[in-house]
Amino acid sequence: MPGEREILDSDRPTKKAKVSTAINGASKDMDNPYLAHMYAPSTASSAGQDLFAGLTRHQTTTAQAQKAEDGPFNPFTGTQLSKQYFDILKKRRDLPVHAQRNEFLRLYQENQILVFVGETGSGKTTQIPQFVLYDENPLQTGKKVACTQPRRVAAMSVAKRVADEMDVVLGEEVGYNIRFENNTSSKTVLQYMTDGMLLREAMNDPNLSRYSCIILDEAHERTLATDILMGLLKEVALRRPDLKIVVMSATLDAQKFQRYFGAKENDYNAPLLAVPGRTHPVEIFYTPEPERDYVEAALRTVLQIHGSEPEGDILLFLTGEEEIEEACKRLRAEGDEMQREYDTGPLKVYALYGTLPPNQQQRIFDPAPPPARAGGKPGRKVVVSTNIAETSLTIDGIVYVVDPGFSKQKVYNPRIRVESLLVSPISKASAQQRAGRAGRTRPGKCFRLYTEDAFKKELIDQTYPEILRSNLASTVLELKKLGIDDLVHFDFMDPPAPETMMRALEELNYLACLDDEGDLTTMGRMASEYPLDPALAVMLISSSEFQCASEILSITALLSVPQVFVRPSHKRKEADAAKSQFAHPDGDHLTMLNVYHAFKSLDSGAGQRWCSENYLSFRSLTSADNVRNQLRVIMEKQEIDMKTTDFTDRNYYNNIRQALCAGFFMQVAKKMSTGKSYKTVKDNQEVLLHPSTMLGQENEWVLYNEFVLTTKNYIRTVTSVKPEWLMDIAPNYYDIDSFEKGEIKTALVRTAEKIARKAKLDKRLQR
DNA sequence: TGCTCTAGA
Repeated sequence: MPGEREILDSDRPTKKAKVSTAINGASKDMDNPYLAHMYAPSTASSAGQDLFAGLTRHQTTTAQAQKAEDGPFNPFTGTQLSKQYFDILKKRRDLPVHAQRNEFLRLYQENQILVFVGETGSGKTTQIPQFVLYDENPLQTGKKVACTQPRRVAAMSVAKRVADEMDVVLGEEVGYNIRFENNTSSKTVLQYMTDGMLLREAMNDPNLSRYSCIILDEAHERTLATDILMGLLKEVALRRPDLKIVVMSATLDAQKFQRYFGAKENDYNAPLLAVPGRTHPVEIFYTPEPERDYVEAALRTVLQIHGSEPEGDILLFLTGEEEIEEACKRLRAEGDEMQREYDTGPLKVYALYGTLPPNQQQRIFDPAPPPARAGGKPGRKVVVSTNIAETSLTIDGIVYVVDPGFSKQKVYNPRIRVESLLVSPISKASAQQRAGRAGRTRPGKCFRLYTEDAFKKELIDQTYPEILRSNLASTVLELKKLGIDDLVHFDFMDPPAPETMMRALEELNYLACLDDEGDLTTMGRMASEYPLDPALAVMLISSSEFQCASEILSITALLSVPQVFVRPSHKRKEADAAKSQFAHPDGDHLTMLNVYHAFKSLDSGAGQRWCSENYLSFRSLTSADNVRNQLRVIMEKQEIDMKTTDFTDRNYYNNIRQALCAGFFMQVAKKMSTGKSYKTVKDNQEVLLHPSTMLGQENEWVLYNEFVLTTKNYIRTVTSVKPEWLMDIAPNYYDIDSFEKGEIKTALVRTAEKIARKAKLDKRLQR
């Protein structure tokens, strides 16, 4: 009997004790609320239980669940259901997933882990969690159902929708939990959350004991957090047989999930349930020959569609902000010309990318323009977008998609420890996703600017999961905190390259987060509590030693948000002049700190205007403030001393620069004796100071925040430091014997001699 | 002399 087993296996000792007696002699446990569902449900006393129409946990049928849903009282609150509820209920019953509710319940009840595949429009994200809810009796078990999303907006908007569907107040029975905003309460039985948030939670509760079921949605996106959660959940499932897991994905590659969640030994695959979506057909066109210049070809295609295809909006995928703005400019000019010379309808062009302010992002939802004159041809809307329109944002009314087949993707090179962005061909899965965007409201067309042969033979099936394209320092730290000691044998769906793992372990060891045995140190435990890269976390924790915790806290927050300096292409000079007001001669970190201090000294309400006058991003600064508060709370919890050096003290800035070294001693470059170039220590990469820096060329040793790989190798956000600080703060890393022969080693040897001489002198003076 | 795809804690 599944009903008995899951309770027996529960990890709450009080319950366990009661249940064991229940098995032996049932009757005296009739009043145990946890066991109420095992006995005649009609005797259940509270209104909530009555309204579930006698549902038995993990034995519910569709008919029973529907009866409970049909009201007239809300089973979760006991209140009368509204008219809106019944209106929505009618529509919900028309969704494709509803037809398979019985099948879902059967598989859910018979298995611990289930893979669910549903295309867009199937209703999986809103309905499956509710199907689960009616089978989990959360009011009796006291355990919640969680559904994870890769993005915050999705978690928020889906929670809102489901709260409406269940006729409850958002934040009460149905809520969401994302960074900076926990909209749940003790009443919450269904919680939408970001995958990263659930991962954070697992670090403090490795058994995820608050949940009876975890639903991983959009698993095909393979975010870093989803990948780690999958590995983790496989282990938790063994420890907690009462925990149910549903992995939801778009159609592609469902078998991979089935195999992963099955058992290799006996060839067992996790069961799969597939539900068709509800989209319109999209006709695909390829170019007969490869295109030499994809931007050129894309613009031509858009204009051809505008000139010859029936009404309907166009979505064009390009790779980055600059490319998009340039394309928009040209489309606007050409569109006007076509209207004048060929009497086409008006063309309205919108750019769309992530760093665009939200109000401008919203404008893409404006309807297409009307005809220019009565009886004229209808107007058309063109949205030129990055990948953001592929998954994160859905624009209804798109009928034509133009897909050049490229996107900017993160790649990681473990050899030189550099993450960078590269324009790369997309995958087949991406191409399909892009095409699908044309069929949301009616049948559409997708123009692929590559040959059919290239699609079949050159595009990879799936975009490589993020875990294969990232520096894993913070992932490894998280795994260690999660209690995974043996990383080599951790069951990753796609194991990262051994070199990437080695690099991460090495980096964490230098940062004193892991000891030489690879075990978590106190520093590592503390660092893992911060939503930051390990280097930033270590810098923050060490800052109190240098009496500048408050300043380093500000700098850390500033480094965790998008660039605070704004530089519009037509006002570069003005923007640069504005920036120079804040310049600090010792570097960009201190320049950013000056900006932040100036921002914080403003009267409330003056920020927005001041920012635009000074070419600063109000959004970034506000969000830095938000991040700063979150980090400060963690520091206070760790009882880190926040006292700082007085601003008038001559060591004020030196202390800050030394604290920077405590986190970033591995990101240092030294000027070479010839030319303008610098060389990174140990990796020996030749680099240049990024032209945006406020730092002069004469600084011999510089610490950098970021390595930018473009036409040249640049280091960005740099501050000058002293070699004696580095040798003092990170003696292991700056062990002279570990350096290759060369200019850097020679300089370090000289520094060591200088330190020794000074020590001798000090000693003599003391005598 | 400048190049930030997207997302997350």
